[in-house]
Amino acid sequence: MTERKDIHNSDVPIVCRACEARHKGICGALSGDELLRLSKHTVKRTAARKQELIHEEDEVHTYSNILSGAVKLTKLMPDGRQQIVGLQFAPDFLGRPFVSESSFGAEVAADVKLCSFPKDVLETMLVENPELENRLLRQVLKELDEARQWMLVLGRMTAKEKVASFLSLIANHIDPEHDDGSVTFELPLSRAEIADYLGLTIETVSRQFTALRKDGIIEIEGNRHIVVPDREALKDATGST
Amino acid sequence: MTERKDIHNSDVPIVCRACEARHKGICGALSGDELLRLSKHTVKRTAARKQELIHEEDEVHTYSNILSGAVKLTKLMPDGRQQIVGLQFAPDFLGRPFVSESSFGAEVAADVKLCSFPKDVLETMLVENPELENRLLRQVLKELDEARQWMLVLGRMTAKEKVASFLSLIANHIDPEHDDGSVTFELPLSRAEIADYLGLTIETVSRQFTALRKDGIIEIEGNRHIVVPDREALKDATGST
DNA sequence: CGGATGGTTGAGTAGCCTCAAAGTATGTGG
DNA sequence: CCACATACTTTGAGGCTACTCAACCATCCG
Repeated sequence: MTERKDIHNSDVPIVCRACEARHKGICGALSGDELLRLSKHTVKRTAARKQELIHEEDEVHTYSNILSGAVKLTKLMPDGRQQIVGLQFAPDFLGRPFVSESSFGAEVAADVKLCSFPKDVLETMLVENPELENRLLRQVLKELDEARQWMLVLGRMTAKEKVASFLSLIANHIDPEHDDGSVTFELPLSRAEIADYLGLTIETVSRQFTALRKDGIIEIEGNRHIVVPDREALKDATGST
Repeated sequence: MTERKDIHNSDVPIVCRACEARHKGICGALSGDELLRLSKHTVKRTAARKQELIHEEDEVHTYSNILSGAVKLTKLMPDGRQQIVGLQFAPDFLGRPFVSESSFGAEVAADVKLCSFPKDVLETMLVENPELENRLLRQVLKELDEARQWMLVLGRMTAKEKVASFLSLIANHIDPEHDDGSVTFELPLSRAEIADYLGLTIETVSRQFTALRKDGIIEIEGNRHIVVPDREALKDATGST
């Protein structure tokens, strides 16, 4: 077995060099040879905001690594009600192993770069390379933790706490290091999307944004640009730990 | 590598014979030798309703297989608000690999039999046996699907649809084969627990039970005993697909 | 028989939703 | 580069769903 830590750049396919998925994503489990094998079937592409990547209940035959941007996972009810059930960023893995029919839709939230490859190629490598499977398991466990945390948000929080939780989530993603002090970021979602993520309406989300602004917990510049002067204060506003 | 399908009962430790986890649970990935090794560290035990198995944020050093009964996974807010974030039955695996501090509590919902073993023993076997890791991955993916489905329930459904979804969930668990016709079952949760699962109050849950009864969608006998004459009608009441 | 536990029902209220309108970015073609 | 159309956001008024508080009922158990 190849020592993954000792891969020289010369062993790594050109397309894979400087790819975040090789460091923090699932490709970190692959040797130079394996990367080369996978890269032969790989397609890099970009997709713009609002583009649909996966239609709910459709058959999917490719997986992707997200190289940049953000993707939202959605569920739709017959009458049009929608719920966002996940938000993914680089270097997350996009796809549902072992099942071809997707149980959710996927839509670009903030312009993405994707690295896509056929389902069967990855699944073959999954059998051959246990460390790849381990990486995948860890990512899925992380997603499960996040999903459960969000169940608490959806089930038990007030509108204001929900919005604060969402802002806290984004702040954590932008700067996972410190959880106090100030942060500034651009929201990757529109008000309508935030509403679908939080199980609220657009109007309620908007009202809670203004409420948090009036409380001095956030500053808003031009809809999408948010300043959080004190992350502790924001965290307090979530009511959670 | 041992052919798992060809294990004779004589190779299987006595404690593992007739264990559901060996067929549908993660132990199905283990050879006779591996089962023997694991069973040396194994403790079987029972736990009664309301007993706390894991306290949120405590360190956990064991995993368990659920052999019978039901366990609820809970999250608590500082002010006492509670959300059930998962419901597990035999032969599910209980525990969060790779992390020792639990991000949720676990409490017995319906009297359980558990087969517990130390975290490190299983994690060693996980490295040695890729098929074990694969089983675990599949279970975690299943839980993730369920969690996301529940996010739709929590975020976008009315109280009545939520209760119908819960009853549908239990009906599916009792009889996964047919999804039409009639089913009868005992509820594994009290009204208070159902409320915590659905993000509602006890009173609202109770009212929706009576509403569904008056609609002829369910019959209720003595609080916990439920008859569903037509599962299609129940499914319709969930508003979902 | 009295208390404890769990469930139902009722009355009133609060929080979020609906509907409506006006305000503000964003983008396009002339 | 401006004028205009479009998409997105905010704000307001009123209504409905689910919550709160309270009383009552059923069952179980010492």
